[in-house]
Amino acid sequence: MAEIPYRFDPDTRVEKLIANYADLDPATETDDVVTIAGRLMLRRVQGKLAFGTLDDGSGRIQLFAPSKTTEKFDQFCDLNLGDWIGVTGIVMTTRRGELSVRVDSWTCLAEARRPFPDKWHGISDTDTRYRQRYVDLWVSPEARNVFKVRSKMMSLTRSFLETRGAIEVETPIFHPIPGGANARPFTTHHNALDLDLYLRVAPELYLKRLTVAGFEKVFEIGRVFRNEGVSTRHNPEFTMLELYEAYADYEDIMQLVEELVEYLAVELTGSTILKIDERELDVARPWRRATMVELIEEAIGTTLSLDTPIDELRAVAADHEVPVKDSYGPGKLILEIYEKTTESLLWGPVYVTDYPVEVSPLSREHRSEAGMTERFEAILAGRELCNGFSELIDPEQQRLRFEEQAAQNASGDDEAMLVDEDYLRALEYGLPPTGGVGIGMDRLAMLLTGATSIRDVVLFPTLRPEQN
RNA sequence: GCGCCUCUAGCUCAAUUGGCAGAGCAUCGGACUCUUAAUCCGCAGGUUCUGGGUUCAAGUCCCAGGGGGCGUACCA
Repeated sequence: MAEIPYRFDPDTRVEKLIANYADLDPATETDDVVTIAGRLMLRRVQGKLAFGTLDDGSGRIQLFAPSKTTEKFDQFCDLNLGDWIGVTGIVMTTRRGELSVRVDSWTCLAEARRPFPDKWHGISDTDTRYRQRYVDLWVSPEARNVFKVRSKMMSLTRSFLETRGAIEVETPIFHPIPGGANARPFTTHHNALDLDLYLRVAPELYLKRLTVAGFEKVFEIGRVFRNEGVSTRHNPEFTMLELYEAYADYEDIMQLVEELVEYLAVELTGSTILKIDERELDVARPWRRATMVELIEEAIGTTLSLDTPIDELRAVAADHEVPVKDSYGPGKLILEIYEKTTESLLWGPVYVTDYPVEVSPLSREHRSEAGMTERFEAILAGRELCNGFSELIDPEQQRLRFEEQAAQNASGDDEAMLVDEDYLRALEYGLPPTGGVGIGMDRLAMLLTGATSIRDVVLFPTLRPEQN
């Protein structure tokens, strides 16, 4: 094999050639010499004339290689599918009008030493697609496009928030006390400090410390880790956007989120109407807002409230085959009934509001509904996208909520939170009225790309190690 | 966790009732100056996921295990 150079200088991209030479007549040779580099995807050798298809990541273009003008013609014909090459030559069209680059000179940039997937079918085995993403991305432009959209989604989200005066921060991933969400954490250990640490399940409590510190609008986009099952909607590590805004309440945050999602949809797909599973989802503002008990009533025809006698709530749960525990209070019963009977029927977009205090340990009590909090979740395409609320700012109430959580944790609920004394100390210095939200960015990427599995929007999803 | 489905050549897939494991693409050799999933001729390519069992005979049937998918549960 020829020497592989240490660097190479392509001077254009395939997508540019396609755009710039769209109107070239058939059988035209321009005087424009270009250099491109990429991967050989197809090859058609016909004796003294060869054709190839080069993919440079921005698009595919035909290579036209006559033995008369192409240097190292025999070696060119011996290239394998998957080899990387750099090509210099004129831009032209064939007699049939196909835009091509004539291969005047070329350089091998990498050999593909492994056999490659079927050039027509690609890889259909999902296991191989996820384990060898480098192959998947190479052979299937659709997969590559998903991650380009995801990348743009992230940068547009950052600029959207920065334009509104928010600053991006990075808070610890190692937490001495897991908190900010009801989830089982991963554990690890720091040897020098001889300290057990938890990988964060949410950045929430650190971000609110920063609001105490005077950062009025902060956000973090980062990985969080939850030690739970995997599914088409769950990966053990996933990317969360959390945002906190001083002086705002949950209404303000709902407006911000729907604005963001509408903006991303228009920027990335050109429309507010997304296609998911053959169905349409119109994310145009404003989204419907409805309380949890209203939605339960729509779904099962029964009106519930925190004042409903607990025996009645248990009876409703039993009628709908909702599994309950004796320890559940009215709030938890209502949440369970909602999740089992109502949530799966929702398509959205809809903001489900007013969650019971009992199941919302970090949310501020509702200003007018006793026993409820000012909390919302958005349901889009039948999936939860985000969770936000007017933040609980009172340190004494927060201590009571933490203690309830800790009691549940002690009695075996390993998803319940613990008392975080430092967070309480921060609240004692004064947290102003604040609204906040956490958005599952992987699920947002799914909506924007129409992906039906989270693994299609995560480059290297968590899998069992391969057996050899 | 539980339930259902699935695993055959590098890739995509066949193989009737239990009866000699095959094709296309890719690779390798040959022909070919406008093809574009190029075409044509030829060679090679296999622990049918693994281990047991039934049978004269197992890719096929049974049991156990492994990988993967989907559903369910938990969550975002």
